[in-house]
Amino acid sequence: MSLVIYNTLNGEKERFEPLVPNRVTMYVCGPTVYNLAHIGNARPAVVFDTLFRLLQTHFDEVVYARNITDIDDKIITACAETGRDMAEFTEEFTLKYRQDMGALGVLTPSLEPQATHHIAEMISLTETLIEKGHAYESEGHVLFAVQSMEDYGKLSHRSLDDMLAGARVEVADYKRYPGDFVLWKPSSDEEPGWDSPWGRGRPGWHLECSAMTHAHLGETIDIHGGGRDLIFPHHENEIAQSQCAHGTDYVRYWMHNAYLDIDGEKMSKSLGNFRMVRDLLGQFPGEVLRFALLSAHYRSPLNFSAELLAQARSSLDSLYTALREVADVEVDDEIVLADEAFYAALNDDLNTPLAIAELHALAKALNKAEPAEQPHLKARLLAGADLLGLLTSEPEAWFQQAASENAISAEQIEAAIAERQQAKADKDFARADELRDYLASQGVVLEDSREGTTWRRS
RNA sequence: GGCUGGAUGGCAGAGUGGUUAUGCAGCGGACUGCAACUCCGUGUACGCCGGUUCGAUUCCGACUCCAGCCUCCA
Repeated sequence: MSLVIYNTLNGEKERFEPLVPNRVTMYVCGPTVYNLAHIGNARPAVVFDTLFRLLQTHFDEVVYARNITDIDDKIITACAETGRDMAEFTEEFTLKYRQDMGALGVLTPSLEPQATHHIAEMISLTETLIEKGHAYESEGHVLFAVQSMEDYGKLSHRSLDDMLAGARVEVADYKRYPGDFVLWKPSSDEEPGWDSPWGRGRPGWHLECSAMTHAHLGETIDIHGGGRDLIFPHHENEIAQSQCAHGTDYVRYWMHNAYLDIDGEKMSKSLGNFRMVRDLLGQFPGEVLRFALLSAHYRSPLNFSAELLAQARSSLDSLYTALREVADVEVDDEIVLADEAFYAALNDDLNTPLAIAELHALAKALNKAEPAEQPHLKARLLAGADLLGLLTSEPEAWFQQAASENAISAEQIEAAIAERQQAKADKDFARADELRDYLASQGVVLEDSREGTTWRRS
């Protein structure tokens, strides 16, 4: 089965074939580490993590780089305001980013290059662009001359005229042409900087990705991903830098995820509705957040709301319920790959909502299955879920995880259940119901079966 | 204004030129001491107006509305 990917470059789904057989290179724009990750930052991380997992089922070698932007004006501003050391500051948020993504089941990428470790490559790239006539120095800045590039704008489908027509910012006077963008800019004595042929300064935002991609993955990479908003100018400018410097195609497949809204509104500072992953993790298991993020196709907008999370939780509960029933069943070792319909869904441009529907179909089949079929179905369900990074807990642990620290303890629950069993045996159903209602008020749901009573937190 | 992409049942969200998406919620039934879980059943959804067609939610065109981008925001 082949993988099909929607390529932003031409707006079409294309069959994916790596440039080098059996070896895939993928680069995704990671975080600028000046704050905690919000749920919007988590979407590309989860989406491309899922793609990373899928690619590994197709190809022997998948090199996935997700960068850390640890030099940026927002970082400089934050450090100036708080008086903190930049290296220490960015390290803290890099660490917290990794922790948050880990809690969402995001695998560690093959590489996590940091911008500040690649300053030399960035300077070298800039020199090359000047030599080839694509960049010029002006008042301590080095700028990329977009007019020097034939097909500038090909990713965002706009011409230079289009861009200028819509320009709504003052044009800096050191630019020869309004559309030119900064490769290197000067730093004041208070600002962090590195010595360069153009004086002490720091790189422009777009430069780092081109430099790090080249350093780690080569001149032409297979897949480059990120949020839609990065198409212009960031990715457009990456193309300009890399293509003009190396004379080769930069990226073969461009992939962009859509934004998510919060309760129907854009997440923005003015609305004050930023939802930090770290805060959400205090209220929901990471898997619920991941499920919610995967419940819509990555190219569709997703409305992130309390109801979405509640539905994600309920859906996961039903999948885990199916697994709990067969907790003692040994899986069929011969099943290493997911169900065909499930796999087909993922291979069609990462159709995760359809894949999740197949998961539900497998769970339903498992609920109805004869014992002889259970090992097979359980294996297929788990194999599929694994590709999505879901159903990673033991079912019993999933249902018993406490939402908060002051929740009723497992021991107290077990004691109440034991007392209820006795009451039931004595036909004292009033007392039995009283105990069940009490547990319900503590967020604990009881489920009686022939084998006894199990419980879960709701 | 320019460039992209959307508009599907109470909610979320796939997909298709004619036949069930799926999940959550709801309703009816089986099961249960009663529930919960599970299973079975249950919804005349495809923005608006034209066109093509035997037939369009699905193709084409106009319209309305929504979102993103237009120099550093995932």
